Formats: sequence, structure tokens, C-alpha cells
Amino acid sequence: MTEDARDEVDRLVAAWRAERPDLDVEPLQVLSRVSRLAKHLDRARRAAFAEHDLEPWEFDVLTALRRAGKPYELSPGALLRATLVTSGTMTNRIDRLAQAGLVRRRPDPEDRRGVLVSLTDPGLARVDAAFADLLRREHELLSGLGSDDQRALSGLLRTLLAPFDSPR
Amino acid sequence: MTEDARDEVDRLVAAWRAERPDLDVEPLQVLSRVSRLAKHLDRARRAAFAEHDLEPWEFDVLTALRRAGKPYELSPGALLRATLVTSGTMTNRIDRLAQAGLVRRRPDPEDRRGVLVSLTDPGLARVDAAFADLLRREHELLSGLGSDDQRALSGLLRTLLAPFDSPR
DNA sequence: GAGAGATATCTCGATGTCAAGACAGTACAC
DNA sequence: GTGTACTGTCTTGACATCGAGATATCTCTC
Repeated sequence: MTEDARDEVDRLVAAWRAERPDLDVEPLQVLSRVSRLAKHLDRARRAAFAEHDLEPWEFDVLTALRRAGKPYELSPGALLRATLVTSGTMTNRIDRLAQAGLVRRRPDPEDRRGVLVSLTDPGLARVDAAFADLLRREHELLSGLGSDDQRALSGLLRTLLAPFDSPR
Repeated sequence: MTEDARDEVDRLVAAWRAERPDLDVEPLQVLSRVSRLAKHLDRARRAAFAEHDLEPWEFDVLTALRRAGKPYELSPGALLRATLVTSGTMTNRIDRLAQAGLVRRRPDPEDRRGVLVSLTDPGLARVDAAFADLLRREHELLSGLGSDDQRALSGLLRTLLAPFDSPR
């Protein structure tokens, strides 16, 4: 029934049970772990990118362009949908990346409201190096789980994520 | 071999496989989902708290105090460890919560460097209302998973989290 | 082909966070 | 007891983000 506290969330849940035995705090077992893990991942990513002189936000934009394939070009709108930030933020990000010489902006020839953002050669090199490094580190973070467990985990997470991604 | 794209991460992984077939991008199946889910959860939480006139950061501090039990009092240092923010951020948060009348600061009688922060009565009422509401919504978010799946998921997440929480 | 509404991007002000460092007080060894 | 290292909190300045609104362009209906 009562498990040992193995991580911070176990302690957190135990504390809630003591204080509010009337509430069902089971959801925290999953969702608090997701939030806390994401916070730790952010920090790990920040450390990984520091070696390549990239901020996490820079990496996010550059990888979206990299994934698009040649000619590594997307609209700001597509980029903000890929990165879950607001339009003001994306404008700002593109400005700074362009200033750093990692991306380039040009008017969309097919839509005069629009703009197209593409990777420069230095941008491509940087993102490829940082991505390889990130994968190496993430592989390590997951070394505590066998591949069956990893598959199970990603499947469960997909179920939770689906209602956010698909609907609408 | 090839699965249908069921969420954004499936699409993301498929795009990477097409662009960089030389890399093992499996870690993204787990870790990108964790990050994206956390981002969506943040938004959901923000919406839930808005009804109680609380920001997520306010909620985080107030719940840490609430969990501590009577007299709902902790040092800033304990609070920042509980919330994973830096000391400057915590000072700022406490200032604003005190100004809003939700917490109170007093000198630590046992350590003259120290300070103790405690919930006021309005603070206690607000956090209890918001927490009950949050649990209701989180329960709903998890309704796609049976209780066995939830247990499996929290177990797997605990394994990933443990190295961050326990080791020194 | 004119008008209404939708879309794409950018601007601007407010805000929360972090990192680094300042400062006061404590603990421990000698 | 004195000196040194450590701890707990706060200050400051830089910065990334958001939200709301502005502008220009496109699309669709009539």
C-alpha cells in the first residue's frame, strides 16, 4: 500500500495524503512527474547546447527548419506552430537568429503578406552538430529503461498527448 | 514498421528519419513527448487557476506551504528547492504574494540570517479551492488511461526522474 | 469586382525568470 | 575565541516570453 518515497513526487504525494486525505491525488503521480521531468530536461538541454553556443530556443527554431528538408525553409507561422510559442516571440527569435547569421529572411513570392525563413550554411552546421550531441545525451538519460519500457512509455504518453495535438 | 502519425511527435520523428536516416532518434519518442506534454499542461493549469485569480507561479508557492501542514510555514530556501527556481526568483515571488496578502514573512527566531514564510487565511482558502479544481481537471486529462496504465506510466516516469531527484 | 472576414506578420509594453554577486550571519577547526 | 568557509536571503541588470493590437494582404461570397 504505502511505497517508499523514491523520488520527489512520491514525497509530494505522501505529504498531500497526510494533509488532505479527502482528496484523490493520484493524478499527480503522472502529471507532476511530467512537469518536473520536463524542467530537468530543459536544464540538461541547456547544458548540452552550451558547447555549441546555442540557446534552447535557438535550437528549437533551427531544428524545425532542419527537419523540413531542403531548402530548409519555412514560414514564421509554420515555425510558431512547430515550437508552441506566440507570434511575437517568433518574430523576435527570427530577428536574433538572422542577426547571428544562422537564418535568412525573404519575402514569400506567392503571398505578399508572408515571409520565408531558411537556414544559412553556418546554421545548418550548428544545428546538425548540436542535434547529434543532444541525441547522445538523451540516449544516456534513457539508459535506465529497456527498449520495451521505452516503447511502452512513449505509447502511454502519446495517448495523453493526442487530444492536444489532433483535435482542432 | 512504419506507424501512422498519431500525434505531433510521430510526425516529428518521421521527418527526422527522412532527413537523417543515419541517426537513432528513438529517444525523441519519449523525451519530446514529455516536453510537449508539459507545455500543454502549463497552459491547462493556467486556465484552471485563472478562475481563482492565481498565476501558476503563485499556486506553486502556495501549495508548497499548504503541503507543509500547520502552521503552513517554510523558509525561502525550502520553497525554492520545492519549486525548482532560483533564489532571486523566489524573493520576487514572496514579495508579490505578501503584497497580495496571501503569505506573510517573519524573521526566523532561530537563525538571524533566515526568514519564515507562512500562508495567511486568505492564502489558505485560495490554494485549497484552486487545488481541488486542478485535481478535477487533471483527473479528466487522464481519463484516456485506465488505472493500470496510469500506474505503469507513473512507474516508468519515476525511473527517469530518480537520477535527478535523489543523487545529491 | 466590392466588401467582409480571415490570415500572416510585426510592434510594443508588461512581466517573470535567471545569473552573478553582495551581505549578514553561522559553524567548525584550531 | 578567531579565522575561514559556508549558508540563507536579497539586489540588480539582462533577457525571453506573452498578449493585445496594428497593418497589409488574401479569399470567398454575392
